Amino acid sequence: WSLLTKLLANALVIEKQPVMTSLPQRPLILKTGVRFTVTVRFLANLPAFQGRIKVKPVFDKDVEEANTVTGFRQFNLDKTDSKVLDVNTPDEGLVAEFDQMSPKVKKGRPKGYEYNLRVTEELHIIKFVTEFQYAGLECNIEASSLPLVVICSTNQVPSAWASVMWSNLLSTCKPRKLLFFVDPPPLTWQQLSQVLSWQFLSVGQRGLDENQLSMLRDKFVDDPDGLIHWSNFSKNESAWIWIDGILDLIKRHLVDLWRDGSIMGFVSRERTWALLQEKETGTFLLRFSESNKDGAITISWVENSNGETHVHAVEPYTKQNLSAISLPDSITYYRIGTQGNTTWNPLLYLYPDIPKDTAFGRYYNTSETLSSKKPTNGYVRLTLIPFSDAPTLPPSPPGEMEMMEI
Amino acid sequence: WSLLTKLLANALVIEKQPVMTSLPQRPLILKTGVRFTVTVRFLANLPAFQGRIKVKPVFDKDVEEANTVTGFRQFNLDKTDSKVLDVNTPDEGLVAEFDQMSPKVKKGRPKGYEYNLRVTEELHIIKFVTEFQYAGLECNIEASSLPLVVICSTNQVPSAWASVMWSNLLSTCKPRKLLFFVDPPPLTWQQLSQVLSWQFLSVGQRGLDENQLSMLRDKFVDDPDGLIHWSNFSKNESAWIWIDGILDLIKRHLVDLWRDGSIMGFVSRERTWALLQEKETGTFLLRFSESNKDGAITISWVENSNGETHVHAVEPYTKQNLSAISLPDSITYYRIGTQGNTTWNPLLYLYPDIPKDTAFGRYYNTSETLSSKKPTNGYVRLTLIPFSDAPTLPPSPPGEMEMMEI
DNA sequence: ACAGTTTCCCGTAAATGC
DNA sequence: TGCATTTACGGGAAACTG
Repeated sequence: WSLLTKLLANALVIEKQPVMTSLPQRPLILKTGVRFTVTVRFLANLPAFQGRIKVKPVFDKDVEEANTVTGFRQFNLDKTDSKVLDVNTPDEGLVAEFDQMSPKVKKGRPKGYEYNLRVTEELHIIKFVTEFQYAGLECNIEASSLPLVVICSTNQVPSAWASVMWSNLLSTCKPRKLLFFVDPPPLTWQQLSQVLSWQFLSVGQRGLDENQLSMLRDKFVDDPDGLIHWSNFSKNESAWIWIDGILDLIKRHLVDLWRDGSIMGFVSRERTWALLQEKETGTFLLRFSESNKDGAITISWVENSNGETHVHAVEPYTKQNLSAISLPDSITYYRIGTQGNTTWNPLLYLYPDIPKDTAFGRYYNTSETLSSKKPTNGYVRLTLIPFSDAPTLPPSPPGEMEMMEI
Repeated sequence: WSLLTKLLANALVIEKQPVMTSLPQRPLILKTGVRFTVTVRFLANLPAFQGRIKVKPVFDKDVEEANTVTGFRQFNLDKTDSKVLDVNTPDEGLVAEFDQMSPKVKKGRPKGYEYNLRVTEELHIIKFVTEFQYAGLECNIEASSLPLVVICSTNQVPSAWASVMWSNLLSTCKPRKLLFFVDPPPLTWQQLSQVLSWQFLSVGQRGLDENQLSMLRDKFVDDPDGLIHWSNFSKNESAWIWIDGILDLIKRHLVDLWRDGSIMGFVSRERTWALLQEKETGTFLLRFSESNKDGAITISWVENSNGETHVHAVEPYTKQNLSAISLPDSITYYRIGTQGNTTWNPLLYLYPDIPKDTAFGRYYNTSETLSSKKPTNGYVRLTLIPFSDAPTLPPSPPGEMEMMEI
């Protein structure tokens, strides 16, 4: 019997960690007033347990230590205390899905030792508590969620996700300390690059290659030992915030191109220059702007004329720009020219030598705004053409350029 | 003394009708969960009253008749019942501003005689109630707001505003009936055109002229007597909804041009054709799309070539389009051309004969997206050029056209 | 099935707190 | 004063509900 109780002690597990249904890519971030879902499973699926086990979620149970001592915010689970579910689902096994809970701040933040943590560095947990009798035995079974972060505005998502990633990578030790961020250990580049690549995989269905990672390494590692410190990673204008803007840009506008591998993305200006310089006129590549912190992408191309080699780049496209015109459309319609004269499209080959239509053809004219293919019943159809004044003189022999007059 | 009581009975007035601060152009529309403001003034500003008068707002007081009988929704004033203000403000007079109230539905809509009114046809009122003694007299003074409409989503604003306009125009009779929309009287075109013009005046700082109104008359009046009936005005795809989309378009993107009178706007296709036909090649005018119910504007221009006259119109610009490129920029950058050949801008004179730069010059290059004038530090600046394939052959003698090659 | 109505929640802006 | 955090609420879409 005592063996049984021991077994049962670990019988309750969390099958799906707390996650906002509206933010499935980023579990363990909860927003006040926004519902989230947790699924709990009881492993010992004996008929005798059917309908006899009640599970109750509790926010930060037994951690008054962390809350009151450090002055963490405290929360209730709104719309939940009443809703204690029976653990039995028709499909298979003893499962309960809690899906109407939302965190709600208890007003009056307790004062205590302040560690100067930001709210996105406060780790919280949700425990699921069970009490039932079996064969005369009192069983108190608990399961605890992974440490999670509670925010109150979506502008906190990037920092919150940084915390979740960091703490999940490093707190493999059993008693996960909710004060983890009082003194968070550093990460090796090996660990961080892994996680970053996963982010791109999950958002854009393609991870980061060696070249991209090596460029990123320089952005993240500032320590001779090759370690990344939380204080740098999480600070206001950190490389992570920059990366997160790019992830968002990809998610909204560039999934196709990123998945196809058409976006080199992480290349320094210098390396861009070096790569393009030895290529044919009209070779271009796509790289993320390093200065724009909201995520932006630019097209760099090479041009050889009169024995000189120039590498140019267009003003980076932001999310706003890309909702007006898609990147493939931009590439196919792009024109440069001199005032009142011949214009041409300087973009011919995606680096190293892929004809642009091969790489982007299938995505042309799918913009949502103007230049879509919908019927216009009597109206003259409009296309938005990105245009620049030619940064240099037109190539002497037009060559394969499609010349055209505007 | 009884004279005094009579005087005092009307001493409480509503100085500013209920209005959401976020929607000042549309008073008397309240949204559940959104705060609104009401200002109340006590006219008899005697020193003896200072600080002794308490005013309390009550939703739908004494109108159980309307609520329970017809099954109107019932509301409380959230965050207010506790907050009964004293009527005394330093500035001048006895004034109280209630600004933290928000309507909140009482759940369980009472069943009763259903008149099949929509929620935006339910009229409600807020009463401000005072009880105080003066010189031994019990004074019960009340002031009542104009009838208002409560919505729960911004997608109900257009219909709600239709109700507010209609009921304020017609219920000049004293006991304003909250069941007004059970059998709302019709409006004369005279009355409606007045109100419509006011809408444009308040949103775009310019009313409607005779020509515009005469075009609108045909859209609204479908009755031989020249009356407009509520059932037509308020139905789902009514002319009002169309107009409201245009008001929104003006508010967001076209205030300048509308104020300047550069937008003819309400002209039928036929009349556009007639007007332009006898004008010089390159004359254009701006008119609102009659088919797009979200508000859209198109440019129509005339072209005489080879003895034939053509009037063309570009695909209408929607709100989305106009956030990518402003209308003035569109006009100055617009190009039409034949595949791989010369292009030109067919827009020269705003009807009747104003050179386009005179009308729009001061608004060029103020788009928020691309083609702005901000510095680009090293990047090649981008401009979005709206382009169309030429609907007809290029004009034989280029004339004053600015020719240019793309 | 469906239309009117409400809820949900992101994203931005503004307000608040410290 | 500036930064961190929270609130506000439009807008679009999903969910609800008769």
